[in-house]
Amino acid sequence: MPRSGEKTKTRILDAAYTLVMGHGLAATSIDMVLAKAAVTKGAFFYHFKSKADLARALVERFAAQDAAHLAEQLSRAEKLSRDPLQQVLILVGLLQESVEQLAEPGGGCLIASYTYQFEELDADIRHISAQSFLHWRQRLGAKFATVIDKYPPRLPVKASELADGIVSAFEGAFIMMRVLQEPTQLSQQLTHYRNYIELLFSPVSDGSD
Amino acid sequence: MPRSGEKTKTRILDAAYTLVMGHGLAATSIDMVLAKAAVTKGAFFYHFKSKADLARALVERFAAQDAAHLAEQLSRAEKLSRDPLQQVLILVGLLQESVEQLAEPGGGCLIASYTYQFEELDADIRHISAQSFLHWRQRLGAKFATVIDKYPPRLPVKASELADGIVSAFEGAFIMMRVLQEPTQLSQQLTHYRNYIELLFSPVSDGSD
DNA sequence: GTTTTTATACCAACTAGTTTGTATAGTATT
DNA sequence: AATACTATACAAACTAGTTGGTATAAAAAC
Repeated sequence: MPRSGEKTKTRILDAAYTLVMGHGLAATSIDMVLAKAAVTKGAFFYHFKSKADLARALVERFAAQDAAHLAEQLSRAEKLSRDPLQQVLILVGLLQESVEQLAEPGGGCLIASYTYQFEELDADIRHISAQSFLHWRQRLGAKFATVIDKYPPRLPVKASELADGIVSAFEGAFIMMRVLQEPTQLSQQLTHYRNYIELLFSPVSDGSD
Repeated sequence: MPRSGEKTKTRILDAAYTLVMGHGLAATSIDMVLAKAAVTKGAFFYHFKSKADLARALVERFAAQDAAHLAEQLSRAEKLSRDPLQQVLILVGLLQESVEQLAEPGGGCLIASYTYQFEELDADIRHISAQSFLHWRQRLGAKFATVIDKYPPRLPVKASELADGIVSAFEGAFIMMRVLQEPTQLSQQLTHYRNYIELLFSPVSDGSD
């Protein structure tokens, strides 16, 4: 057996990821990836049967890492408090900490980088992307359901919509960050999301103090 | 003088806009635009000196329309109430109404469609994009400054950040909308933004009722 | 325990098609 | 007579993907 091809495959994926985040998928040629990963065309087409296959592998890996990251931070938050509202607020803080490397030039969301060229992509990739977002809705939606159950929200809201809110905050922040070249946007938008949750579930002041 | 070339130029821009929103700039070839606009290559290069020039013209037109739209809705909101907080809340509602056509497949933000391929674009386009976002910050930031002045926010916030929040809500919603194919996302995210502003500036209940 | 086989991992060169952009010659409008 | 085009041809560069072959190393045969 020759040496494992996993290292080469990872090098290709890493190179492609960086390039796609900077140039977009369509403007990233296979030759650019080959140059960056320092592999030949033969090696590339041994590991990926087409450029679309590379795009699928990229988003699959991204979605998996994203889900793992959410699971990890959510589990940390659940250990830091027994109260579901506190868990959510802590989670936002943990995410804020742990994604600071994404708040640099080149940072962002691979799925978002695909969204404005969906007509170029096959149903497979669209499905993986949607599932990745729906995973957040499911995990956080369940959490918010218990929050709503325990604390009456000051305005009528749906658990799933609040869950979508954090994904939207991330995606919005990435765009702002890139357009304005302001790395602080990510932390900023998450802070306002946290503010919203806090205000929404803060007990109505009874003036008894 | 022959007939004005503006009609042809507009046809080209309209065709290019639709294609770019669906396929992305890089994946939209000039030939695709020619076919859609039903003009020849000669006509295209008569009006635009290169593909980059088309991209610049597209974003310039988009930014101008966007600014005009904000000005119009803001002016409407200012006529509907004298109170700055109410003006902002009304504005969000008016925007929600007036952008419902954007909440369809193919809807979104041209600037966002460029953001994940910024390394392909010249400084010119980046500058126009940033200015477009900064315009919202300026216009709405001023409004929020007067709101903060009049109503003490329940959490410490900056006017410019609240202004950025609505742009971020739009951009986040567009991504969600496209990925999940849920046209309701746009209206939803704007509602939550409105909720946030409302809660943030709602008077502290004094329990006197 | 050396030799042969076999599957994996990869390389260099090539092909066929697409891309942007140019050129050229002519036509219609005002 | 100038502008605003049509129609077609073409070039240089780049594109994704193919081909035929090679190196490696483990397993199988002897």
